[in-house]
Formats: sequence, structure tokens, C-alpha cells
Amino acid sequence: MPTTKVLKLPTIRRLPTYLYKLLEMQKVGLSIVATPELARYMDIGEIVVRKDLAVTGVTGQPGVGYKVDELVAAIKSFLNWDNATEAVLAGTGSLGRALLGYEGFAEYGLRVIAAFDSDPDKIGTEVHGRQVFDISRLEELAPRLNVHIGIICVPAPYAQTVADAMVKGGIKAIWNFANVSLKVPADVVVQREVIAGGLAVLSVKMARRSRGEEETEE
Amino acid sequence: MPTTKVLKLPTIRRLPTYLYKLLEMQKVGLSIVATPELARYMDIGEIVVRKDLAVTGVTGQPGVGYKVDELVAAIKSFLNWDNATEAVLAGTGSLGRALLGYEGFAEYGLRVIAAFDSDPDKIGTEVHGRQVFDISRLEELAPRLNVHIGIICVPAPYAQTVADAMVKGGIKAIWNFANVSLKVPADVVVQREVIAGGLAVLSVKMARRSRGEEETEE
DNA sequence: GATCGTTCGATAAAAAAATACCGATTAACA
DNA sequence: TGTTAATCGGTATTTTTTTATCGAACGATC
Repeated sequence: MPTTKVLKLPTIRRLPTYLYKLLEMQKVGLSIVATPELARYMDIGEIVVRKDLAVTGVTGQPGVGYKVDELVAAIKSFLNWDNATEAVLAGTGSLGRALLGYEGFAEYGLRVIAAFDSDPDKIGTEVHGRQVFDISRLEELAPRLNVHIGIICVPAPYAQTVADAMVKGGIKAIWNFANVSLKVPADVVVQREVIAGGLAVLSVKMARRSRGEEETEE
Repeated sequence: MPTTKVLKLPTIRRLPTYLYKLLEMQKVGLSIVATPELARYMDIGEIVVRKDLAVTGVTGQPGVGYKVDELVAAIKSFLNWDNATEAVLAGTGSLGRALLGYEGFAEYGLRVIAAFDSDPDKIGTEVHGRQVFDISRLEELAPRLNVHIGIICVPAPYAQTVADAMVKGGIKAIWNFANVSLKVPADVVVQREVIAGGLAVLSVKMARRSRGEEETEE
């Protein structure tokens, strides 16, 4: 209870998916959920589900299951998604626009309140209701907007420059979609997202399958 | 050499990032790369890099490093990315459009040649040079296009229906961006992509950091 | 109220992945 | 030619993650 348990990255990665399912159940009015159902939905073992839910501190009832509301609250709290965090986004290319258009972030406690770009044609426009500012103003505006999360969607060569500006602007967490490692001070956390990683796994799985080999499940 | 070595998922996920870096080096004319440089770029240990590269079968030279060209070829071959595979995409919402606009796939051996949607306003239009067809024609057109990879970007409630159509259309691999588990025959592989997973990790890291705790690096 | 099937949760075992260690090979340079 | 620094690649170890096992709690049914 007092100290922090070891955090398990795979578990944390799975939590949003649980949350998504649980929110769906809430909408339909379901109040109880048992492990087998979640396991089917997640395509993982029942025991994994129990371990995952355990980290949130929620305790289920034997023979019954878990209370959906409790789980939702606990997961949100664990992820610090209970009160929306505001973020800025740099790079309004196709990926940046996609993220700006993704309504799901609302449920994930993330509100992207402004976008930045270097393209004069884009500066001053709006993307999905958010204004696009000149990227050179990022460092100046971030503190005024009081945001602490930055999302980088610029091409790889510009990512470090943008990251530097974010750090100077007081950003403490960077969600990096550019495929480069960013140098940041120790008190800033970075999460690099490599979408092609999934494609690689898919490719290898497919190749094996077509060769008729059996492989370990993901 | 004869039998298949155990495939390590984390390694496979990292391969595209190596590849990206190596292609960059090729462009600049570098022909040799050593582990420490890659390790810095990847933000992981040197030993991990060596183990990763080992699965491709490439052997480096002590005191020198690896040949960039060899690595590029070996990784592409390992991932079956050496001759482009064609794919279709379902759902031209913001995410679907972003994927259609991502040029990087060319380097990853993926060519999305057609898109599908159910919205009459989108059907018949073009998105980044690819035509958008009525999703009801997916099952009919997929075999004629001779594609075996399908990308699902439709809202979660429609994902299973789309997947069924893809399977009937001869698709053997599905890259699923909808947050649901898909039921498919055993000879079809599915890779589910949960973008919010990374955000969850970032959130937890940030929370820990602000509490002044030390955690294990990712 | 007794029995059965279901589910939770703790402990233990297995598998997977990351890390450490160390000898061998190479280039650079005195 | 000898020495030094850098690097690879194999084996061994540790850590992390998944999977298995089992007793106890609960609801439903008879």
C-alpha cells in the first residue's frame, strides 16, 4: 500500500483497451464484468487479465466478477486520466491531422488544445477546430497555455529542434511519432511510437504462416 | 540454418527502426555501422542491438562493425519487405487518410493500392492518389486486385464485418487499428494496433517522474 | 441448507527477454 | 612489430512476463 509496486509495461499498454471495453459496457448499462469475458475481448489468458486488473488495486468478487464502475475509475486513476491533461501538437501533416481528429483522446484524458507547424500555408488555419500556430512560437506559447504534454508529428530531421523548443516551453512529457531518439533533460519523459513495428510483426507472422510453420502466439 | 530459430517479438518490432536509420546512412553514403551508434539511436543497450542483428543472419566484423548494405538487405529480407506487397485499406476517416498519406510505407514494402468506405460522400473520391470504393465491393474487388493484406481503420463496431469481407476476399493478413479483437480463420493473421497504449505508458511515466520516483527504463 | 459450477487471488513454475561477462578479431599507431 | 582501443559473438545470468496450480468465496439450484 505505501510503496509503489513494480510497474509492468505490457500491463500498462493493455489498460487502455480494458478501459475502452469497460466504457462500452457502461454505455449499455452493464455493471459487472468477469475475467473470461475480458480475456476473450483482449485475446489473452484469463490469468493475465486478473494480474492486470490487480495493479489498479481493484478487488473482484469470487464467483461474480468486478464492478465495471470501479474498474473504470481505478484504471483512469492509475493512468492519471481522470482529469483531462492538455497537450500541444507539432506537425500538421497527415499523421498530425489524424491525431487532431481522433475523438477518442477525450476518453483518454488528453485534450490537444493547439497545433504548430512551419508551413506558412498552414499557419493561421484550423484543423479539427484547433488553431495552427507558427512553430517558432511554440516555446513562447506553451507556458502561456500551461501545457505539459507535447506530441511530435514532424518529419524526423526536425524532431530534435521541436523537442528542444518544447522542453524550453516547459513540456514535461513528449509523445514522439518521429522515428528518432530525442535528447532531453532527465526530468522530461519521452515515449517513442513506431507504427511500423506492428507491420513488421504482421509481415513476419504472415511469412511464417504461408510457410506452414507454427509460431508462438503474440 | 535448417530450422527456424525462435522469433522474438520485441526484436521484430525494433527492426523497422534499425532499417530506417540504416537507410538514412545509405543516403549519406556511410557503408559501415557499429553497434554503439545504433544503440544510441535506439536508446537501448549495445548487447540488445547485437542480438537483434544476429537474427537477420548478418555477421559483423570485430573492431569494425557491420556493412550497412548487408544489414539493409538482410532486414528487408527477414521482414519480407524486399518486394513490395500490395494492400487495401478500409475506412478513410482521419486515421485512414493519414496512413494513405504516409510515404514511409514504400520503404517498408507496403503499397496501399485502394481504399474503401461506406460514406457515399467519400466513395468515388481520391485520397492521396488512391481511389475510394464502396466498402460493399471489398469482397468482390480484393481478389481481382490480388491483395493479401488488409488495413482496418473503420470504427470499432464495424470492424468485424469488414474483417469478414476481407477474409472472404482472400485477405490473409489484417492490420487492425480498430480496438476490438477480430474473429478470423486460423490461416489469417491479425495484428492489433493500439495507439493509446503508448499514451498510457507516457502517462504513467510522467506521473512517476512528477512524484520523484525512479522507475525502470522502458 | 447442501451441492455444483463459476470466479477470484495468492503462490509457484515456466517461458521470454534483457543484461552481464569474456575471449577473439581487427584497425590504428607508436 | 608490438601495443592499445574498439568491436563482435558466444555462453551464462538476471530480470521480466506469462502461464499453471490450487484453495477459498460466491450465487444458483435442488
